[in-house]
Amino acid sequence: MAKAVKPAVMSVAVDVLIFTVSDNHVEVLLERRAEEPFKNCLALPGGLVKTDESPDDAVKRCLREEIGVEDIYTEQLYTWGDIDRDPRNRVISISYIALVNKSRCHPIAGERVEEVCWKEISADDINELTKELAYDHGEMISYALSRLKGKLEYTSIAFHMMEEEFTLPELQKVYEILLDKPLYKANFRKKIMDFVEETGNTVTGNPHRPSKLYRWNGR
Amino acid sequence: MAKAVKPAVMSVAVDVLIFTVSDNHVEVLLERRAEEPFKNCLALPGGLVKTDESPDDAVKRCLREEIGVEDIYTEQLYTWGDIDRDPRNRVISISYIALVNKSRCHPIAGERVEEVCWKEISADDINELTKELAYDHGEMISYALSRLKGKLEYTSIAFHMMEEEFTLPELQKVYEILLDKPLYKANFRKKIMDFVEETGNTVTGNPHRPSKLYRWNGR
DNA sequence: GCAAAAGTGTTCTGGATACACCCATGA
DNA sequence: TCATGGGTGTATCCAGAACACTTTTGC
Repeated sequence: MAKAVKPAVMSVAVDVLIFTVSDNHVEVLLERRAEEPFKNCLALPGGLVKTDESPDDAVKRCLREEIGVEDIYTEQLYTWGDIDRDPRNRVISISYIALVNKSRCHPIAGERVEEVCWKEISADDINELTKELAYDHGEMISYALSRLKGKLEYTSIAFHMMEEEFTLPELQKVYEILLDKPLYKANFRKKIMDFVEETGNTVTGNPHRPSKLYRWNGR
Repeated sequence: MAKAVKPAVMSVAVDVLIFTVSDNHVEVLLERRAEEPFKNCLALPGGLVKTDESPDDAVKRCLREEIGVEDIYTEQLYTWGDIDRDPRNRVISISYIALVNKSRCHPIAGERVEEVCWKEISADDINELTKELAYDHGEMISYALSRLKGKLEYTSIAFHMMEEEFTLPELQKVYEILLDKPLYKANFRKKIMDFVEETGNTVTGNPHRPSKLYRWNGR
């Protein structure tokens, strides 16, 4: 009865959501596509996984080729596979979340890319942005952002968005922007102290008490 | 310079980790494969995603075809894509976790399957089991189990492993087996009360006070 | 000295932990 | 009436919330 199953053949892609915090808002890195489909549209960095590389390796390669970025923290997020998510072919996409510090990450347009840009995302305009984006990349951003918020509470991922040395007020600001709510200074410090160590340096030059510099202790 | 990218073509599969709790241990559902590769080996239910179905739909279909199971709770877990994870072809597998109540789920061997069986997994013998399993399915089980434990604490997934009506001692037992540690009765009840409602029924016939039956309130 | 922001100590409270006790049943 | 396990009340502890306060700088 059961006829032979014809192997399903399709393309597998990776898409990377690179988040950073700048001034007072969250930003995601987008590229303007230089090729079809969605030529000239904004899209997430990423591309097809080759047959001789793992998805993790594909992420590394795409970031290097397309935007000249290496050695950043990435983590697999969710795999999107609706049959009509790509207008031309059947493509299943494994999405990755990446967190960077803006001053330590300098993307430049590379292969298949017209330009790269940081795009501010606030709760208000995320729907607007979604319309501009290729594929289901808008949905991916929303989903990634909510997962990022959740993980902030019980992991140390936020440190990937900091410079090597940072002050506690700076760190608190990053949390406040991501969570979109103010935090109590004293409480934040008590909680975060387990995960940082003093570098011995301070930031001076401001009309107030110098702030101590810390680094992530890796926990 | 950049030569045309040849689309990477490969197969995409789904694999489902169906967990249940029975007596004093966690069990996972395995099937003995009736076809190559890994013929006669134990493996997770699953199969290739067809070009005209989403991964979620593929999960539904595979469970129906292979083990005759429908309408169970599933959730995407992680996508595995090492280049050598399948000995013959390049296959990327999206793993799903599923939770069932054993007395409400009656798998029977179907297409491509020799037999189906519940396999006990304890911390001790999981390494033994891993050796028997096809592909990287042993690793998938370990990973899924640790994620399941984590999610128990902050989600309501455990209710998917209960019968429609259950007593609080029964529910507590499930938590204790999954978390592999005893819980305080009074505290467990206070916490879980927000998520259940009385059905009005009780369980009698035991030489002690009857226990009230509850159902999940959906929260 | 003063404004400003860094940094710290203290109270309060809600939830988790731990333990003690009461209750309803079958035999 | 007794053993058994279901079910409940309460003291304790701890982390987080909230607030008040001190410290150090530039001007």
